[in-house]
Amino acid sequence: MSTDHPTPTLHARHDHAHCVADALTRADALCAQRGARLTTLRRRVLELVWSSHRPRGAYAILEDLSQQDGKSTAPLTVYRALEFLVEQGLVHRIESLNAYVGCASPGASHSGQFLVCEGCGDAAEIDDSSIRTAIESAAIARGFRVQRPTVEVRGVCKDCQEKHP
Amino acid sequence: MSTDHPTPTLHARHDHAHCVADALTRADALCAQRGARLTTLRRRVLELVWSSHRPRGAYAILEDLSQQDGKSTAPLTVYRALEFLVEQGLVHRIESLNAYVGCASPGASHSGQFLVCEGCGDAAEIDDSSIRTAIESAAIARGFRVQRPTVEVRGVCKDCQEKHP
DNA sequence: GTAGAGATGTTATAAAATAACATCATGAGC
DNA sequence: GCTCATGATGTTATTTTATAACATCTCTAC
Ligand SMILES: [Zn+2]
Ligand SMILES: [Zn+2]
Ligand SMILES: [Zn+2]
Ligand SMILES: [Zn+2]
Repeated sequence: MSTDHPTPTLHARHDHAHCVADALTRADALCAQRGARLTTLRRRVLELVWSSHRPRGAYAILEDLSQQDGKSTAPLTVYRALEFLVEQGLVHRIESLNAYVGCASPGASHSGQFLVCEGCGDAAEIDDSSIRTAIESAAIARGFRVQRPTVEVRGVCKDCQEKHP
Repeated sequence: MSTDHPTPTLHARHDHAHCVADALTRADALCAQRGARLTTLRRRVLELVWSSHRPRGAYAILEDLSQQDGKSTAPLTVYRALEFLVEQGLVHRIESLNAYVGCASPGASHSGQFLVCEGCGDAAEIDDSSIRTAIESAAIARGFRVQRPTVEVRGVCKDCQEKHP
């Protein structure tokens, strides 16, 4: 029995509840420290983004939210919460998927580099200084001032390679 | 007098007609060589994508097309042409803009790296081996098999920096 | 408590992309 | 030339993603 995207396999079998709890705790701390308001709604959206390591679309989150509450929510509600979360660096938008994923290390410097698996759908965030440096150098060489580098690498993760050799 | 995105400034003042002619010639040659059918429609869409160095949205191209012909064209027509052009490596899709831009060196190896200027909107395609290598190494280190790296760097180009210092 | 700012609700609409099916054009083989 | 298979385009409808405009609520500072 298998579906297209079975279970998250970022690191095969891990305590994901811990990922979520940890993310929420750090978010609480960061926002408190910054005086940013992590409201109930925003916190809930953050939790839903973190429901797996697969980037989720705004409308998927919307559905979750509506389902949980019974009452239906408007898209804008979700988009606004996501906007806040992205601004605070708690969530990243994966441009090539029109989807959002929890940030692995909020607070730290962020260039946003992702390995996105075509098999399981997981997006692993990395922060590779060689990539950052290489991009910066290439830009400087052309007189280009970097503001926001986007790196999204499609491919197949280790686990998925082993499953389909 | 100035608009948001005045004229392409990829390399300030250049013979852009030459860029276009060149791109079309190379496209003709490549497709002939591959037995791919660069039909009138596809060729026209390619020309419209090349109308500047700014990535253009599918619907913008659609408008151009409809306007030129008088008769209105369906979105799908444009999307199908773009799909073909992307498959042939003649055009790149800029994920973070939902837009398309002509490829600077079709036929050659393609990792698709872009410096996208927030000022003039131009997207300069680069093919930097350090970036390619850094991504590949980072992926390998994690057992990840790279299929399609996406690099889209937002920032400000040289010309735009000089204009707004 | 009252104002003001920021957050959320509500309704409508825009922008981007695809699905399903019909028709047309092209080129290989006869 | 004609026929047929394949691929390209036309047509209509729909889905998915994102934003605009304006009303209401809520928290906080004073
Ligand atoms: Zn986890
Ligand atoms: Zn995988
Ligand atoms: Zn040019
Ligand atoms: Zn510029």
